[in-house]
Amino acid sequence: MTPELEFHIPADDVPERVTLFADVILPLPLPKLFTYRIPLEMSDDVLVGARVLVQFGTKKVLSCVVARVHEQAPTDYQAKYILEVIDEKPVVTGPQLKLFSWIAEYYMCTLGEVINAALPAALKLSSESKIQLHPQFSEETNEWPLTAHEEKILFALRQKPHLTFTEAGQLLQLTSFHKIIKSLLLKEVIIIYEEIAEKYAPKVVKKVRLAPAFTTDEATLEELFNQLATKAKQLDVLLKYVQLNPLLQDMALNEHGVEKNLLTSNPHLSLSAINTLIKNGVLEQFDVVVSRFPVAEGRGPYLASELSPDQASARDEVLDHFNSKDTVLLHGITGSGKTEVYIDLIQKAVDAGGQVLYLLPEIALTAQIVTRLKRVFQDRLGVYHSKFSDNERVEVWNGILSGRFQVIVGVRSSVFLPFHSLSLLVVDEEHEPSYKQHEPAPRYNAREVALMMAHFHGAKTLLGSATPSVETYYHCQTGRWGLVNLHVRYGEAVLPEIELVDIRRESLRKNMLSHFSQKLVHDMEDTLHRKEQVILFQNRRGYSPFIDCNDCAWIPKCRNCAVSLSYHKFSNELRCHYCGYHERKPNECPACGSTMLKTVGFGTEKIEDELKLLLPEARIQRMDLDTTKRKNSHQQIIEDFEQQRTNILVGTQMVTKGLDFEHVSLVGILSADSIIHFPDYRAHERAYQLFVQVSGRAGRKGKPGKVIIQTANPNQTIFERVIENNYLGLYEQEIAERQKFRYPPFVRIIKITVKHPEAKPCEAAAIALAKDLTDRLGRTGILGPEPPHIFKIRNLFLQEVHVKLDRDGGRLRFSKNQIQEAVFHLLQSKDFKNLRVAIDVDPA
DNA sequence: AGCACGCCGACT
DNA sequence: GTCGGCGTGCTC
Repeated sequence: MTPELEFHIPADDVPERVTLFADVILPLPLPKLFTYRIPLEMSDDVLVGARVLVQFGTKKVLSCVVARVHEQAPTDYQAKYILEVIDEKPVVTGPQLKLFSWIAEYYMCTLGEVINAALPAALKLSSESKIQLHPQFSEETNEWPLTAHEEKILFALRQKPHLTFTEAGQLLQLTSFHKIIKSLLLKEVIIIYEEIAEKYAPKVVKKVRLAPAFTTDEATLEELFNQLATKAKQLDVLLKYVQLNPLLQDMALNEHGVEKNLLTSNPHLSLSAINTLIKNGVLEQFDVVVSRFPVAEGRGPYLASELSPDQASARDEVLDHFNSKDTVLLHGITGSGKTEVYIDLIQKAVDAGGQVLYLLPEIALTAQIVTRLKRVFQDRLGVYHSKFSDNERVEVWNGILSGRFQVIVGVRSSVFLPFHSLSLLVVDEEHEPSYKQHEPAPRYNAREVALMMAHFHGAKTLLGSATPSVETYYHCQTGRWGLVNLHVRYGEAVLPEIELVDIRRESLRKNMLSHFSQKLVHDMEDTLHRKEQVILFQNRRGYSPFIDCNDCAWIPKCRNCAVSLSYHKFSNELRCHYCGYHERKPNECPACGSTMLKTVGFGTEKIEDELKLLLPEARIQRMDLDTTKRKNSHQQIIEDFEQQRTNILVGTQMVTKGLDFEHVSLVGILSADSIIHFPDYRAHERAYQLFVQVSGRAGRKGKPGKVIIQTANPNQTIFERVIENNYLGLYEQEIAERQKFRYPPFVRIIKITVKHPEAKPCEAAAIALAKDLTDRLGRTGILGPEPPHIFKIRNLFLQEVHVKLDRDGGRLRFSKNQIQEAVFHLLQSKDFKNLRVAIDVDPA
């Protein structure tokens, strides 16, 4: 026996005492990972996907996510130690890390930016500098004279154990309080330390229960009641308590207690009696951490949805396609009941033990749809909405990690949630432009991210739309994705009748009442007489997009952006829709003093206003960004309309999605033209989608609906397509043009926006960039630079360079690298300072 | 993104 | 003469 063998100890039993290192993702726009040293005692605790605390730079302490653990000590710098392990278990899953890397690479941003967008704010910890009294400081021994400002800080620190820098700044009302802090530090009056505030706060409920001594047996309890026989008020409280919590049946129930609220808010009980009972130790108070998404009481059996024969066969076709394809498009007209098909498929996935993500555009995620899903999936359903508080987000996040939520219905950002075993993704309204995030990075499209998630999880994706995007339909046509049609309206509902009104002709005939054709007004009156409802769509908020002076043609412009200011009558303000700048509407023209300032064009607010005059009996509600800012206002407006407390709903895009109103029989599109002539290669596709979506609001549940489209030019093929419900016609035309003029899906577009506070350098930088890109990638496919339609936003001039890349061929990675290098060089260049560059892959 | 180090105008 | 402006560059 050789000594080696004799003394051999299996490696599993005694871990090697090698120093481990962790590459971490900091939530910052930095292009690389940072390597920290793992203290030996933490060797077993630092897990990939968990958060750790590190010092970054000279003082800041931040939480970051571990991406990799390894043994390679960095050679060219000294790694700092990880300070603390925050999570015992990963908060970011393996598939998520893969996905985040893909997003960073595909959308040309940093992993830090992805993590930053992905994690709820409460999971991102960072330290704040605070000051407190120096432990050795005392007034007597202090030998330094203090200034008035310094005394002020000292005084504050005697009231409060510590101050944040901001608090100190506010206290002194000085912009430069730093020097005072410095001086106090030098005089050893204070010390500075970094504190990391816990941001997530669990929801705590105050409860009360009987002190355990009284609940040993029924006799003890009875004795207590006897003792309190003369204290009527206290007895009332106890009787209520045992009524709410039936101890007499089971003493063990006492431990759970009842919510203190249930007693204190009861008008028949005396608050002081409750407090006396607590004070005397009869009742004890305790805190319980509860979920912000309480489990529904009495969870019943799952409610199976009933599919119509058409829906059932669509479902079967989808499943059939899934045998050979990962992605299927369900092309179903409005009202065909796509949701039922989704629910059925989600149900199947859930029964098989998989997780499901159901994506919806923001405005389509309404209480209507959540209620419907809750009925089926009950407490296994999690909702992820942008109006959720950060604490709620953390609970959804953790609920997925823990397995509590199996189905998530959510908006764009729910693609970042920590799924570990997705088996199905549903992207409803897949054509929706709002799936694309514009600002800030990562400028991702949730539909594309969903497809990649499916890839990493080995899951299937179901896309759904009544008006699929041209790209998606193309992939179905080439056979890459499956296509299932559902073109029968569910129930007796029939497609609405669509009528065009030529507003130019009507105007000549003096048949227009401001922005309303007589036809539209008559039909609205009819509809209201029949006790039915109207939806009016106008794709512009505010009262008018601008005002102008009748005498000198002066138009108020935003001081920060290259746009005219919109007039908002309610607040009597001129507002910029791009930067938020606003001012009072002047009564006279600042240029010539004329009082003849008139509004030009019209938005939802003006429509609402004029409607009040035209139909004084009608109850009108407006739904746009301005009326839905408060958390529940959106819901309230929908509810009022649903309950027929309002008759006419005037709104922007918001009125077009996901709302089923039973009594709407007339839909009016006030001006179709601005939508059709939008300067974008997708304008026709978008216009078609919008018209079909709006029209879909009319005539559900057996009532034939009517749609009136007002236009200055009714002889456009797009209207024919809408009226005939001819999606294929639109698709054929669009795809041919996309091929001819090299647009997606035949090429990929990357938009590079150069921003600079001055016009000239902005242009010069953009020209330099375009030149560099041409040198690197060749002449074809580099377009611009040219200023965008709105060439200045928030005091930054803009120039755009578009790069078109062939979709086939493996040059994508190479081209992106070249772009990244070109941009990097531009930003390094000494010729251009104050430059900012934004890269947008697949711009919407 | 912070934050520190580094070079030019208005103040004790 | 200093204080302090914010322009550049680094952070494991």
